[in-house]
Amino acid sequence: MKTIAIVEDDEFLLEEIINTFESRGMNAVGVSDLKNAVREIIKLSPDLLVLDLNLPYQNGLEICTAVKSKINMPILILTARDSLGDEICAINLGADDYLTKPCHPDRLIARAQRLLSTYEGSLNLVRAGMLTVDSVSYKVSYKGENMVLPETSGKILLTLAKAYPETAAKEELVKTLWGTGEFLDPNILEVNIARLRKSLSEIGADSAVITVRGEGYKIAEGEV
Amino acid sequence: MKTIAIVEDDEFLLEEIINTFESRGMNAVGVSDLKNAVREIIKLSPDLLVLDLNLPYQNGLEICTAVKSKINMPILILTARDSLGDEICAINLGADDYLTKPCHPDRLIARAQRLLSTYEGSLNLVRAGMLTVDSVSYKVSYKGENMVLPETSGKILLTLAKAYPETAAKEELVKTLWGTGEFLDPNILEVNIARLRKSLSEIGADSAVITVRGEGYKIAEGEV
DNA sequence: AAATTGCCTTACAGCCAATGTAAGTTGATA
DNA sequence: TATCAACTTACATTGGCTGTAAGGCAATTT
Repeated sequence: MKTIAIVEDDEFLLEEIINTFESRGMNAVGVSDLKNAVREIIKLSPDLLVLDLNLPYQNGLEICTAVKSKINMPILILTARDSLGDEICAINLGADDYLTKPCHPDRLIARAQRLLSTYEGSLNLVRAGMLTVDSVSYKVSYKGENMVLPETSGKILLTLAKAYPETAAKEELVKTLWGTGEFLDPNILEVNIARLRKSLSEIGADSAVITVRGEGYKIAEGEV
Repeated sequence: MKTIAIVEDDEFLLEEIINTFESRGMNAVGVSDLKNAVREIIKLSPDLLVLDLNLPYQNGLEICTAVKSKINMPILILTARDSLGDEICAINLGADDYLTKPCHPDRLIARAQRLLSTYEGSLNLVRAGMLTVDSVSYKVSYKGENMVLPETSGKILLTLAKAYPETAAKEELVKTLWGTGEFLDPNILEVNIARLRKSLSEIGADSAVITVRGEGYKIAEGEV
């Protein structure tokens, strides 16, 4: 069953929204600890997040940005702030839809279900710079071009993508890929980085993996 | 560069929308032949479709349904019909967003770009029944579970998915997979169907491939 | 009920992509 | 220029994928 998390400080409205979802057979959970909303959301890992903007302690847009940078999850903004500026801002920050209160339950449900079905199958995408990596199939997308990486290359790229925009340390990479690298060829990582780059060159993304001398590797920054 | 197709019978408004997109560096094309809109859209294969509802010859919702059943493409409804019923209907038919005219260009652009980026990486998904198949990586999704199929199994499932909800004939499958099957083991398809089913059983979807005795195979129907 | 046809199951051997190891080369830094 | 980190190329091994083959099961027909 799909789980929907709701961040809303008005308790009556929260109850109403939860009922709306539950009456349609979905599992709705209110995020209670508004001070640590992001942590609670990550912990819940719902299939959809419904988010108010006017919140105590923290702005809804901040939560939106923080959540999106960690997990690829659809976010539906539901707010009383009917301003075009807010809407565009929210959407550019990664929100997937923007509805204004009061909102008819049927509309909310329809929009929510659309998001759920759109995200189906793309739930395990990790975005980093201009790359998109699927953590299950190791499919990489770059400027509309796709390819599937072999397992080792895929795991490396995934580790780099999760560390993005930071640099992934060499030891961390070796540890993630091969466990405690006691009896391993010290060259193993470099060889496989080269293989990854060679694969990525097929879709023109070979300069996406950057060497940070003495530290490790990272993915090139750049907006999509 | 991203291509956006626009279906709109009001020529002035069409021009305005095209300008809105082109001034942001996108490639916008008006669909001129409203009688054969669907065929023209399929031929164009744009990255996004902007669709009016009130059209001569054909209802916008019909176009929406027809296009979605053929290609996985984001569709943005832009209409003067400000009715909740229409909106919910459109969204349930597969539309990804619903905006009412008049619409501020910035809002249109923001929504369009959001859809483009959401669909990035999931462009090659083919839906069939309760299954979703990625035509590049052969990743299958079923009830939130995923797995990656080997090439032969993947190609078979993809052929079945494209034929959905029809039955794919045995000869067609053999031809698609192995070309003219002159010197082939006549058993080859059955063995690989069995392998496909065995793989799918890992995610509980083994009954998704149905045998049609004397004809071929099809994917089980069923809403998501 | 027996026969026939179509589909399924299991086993096996060949093949190829992917991988770890190794050794030699290039390039940056001090 | 010396040194070390990173890159390149080559090679042998391995394991999963694949087509072939043969026997069994089930549905349809006579």
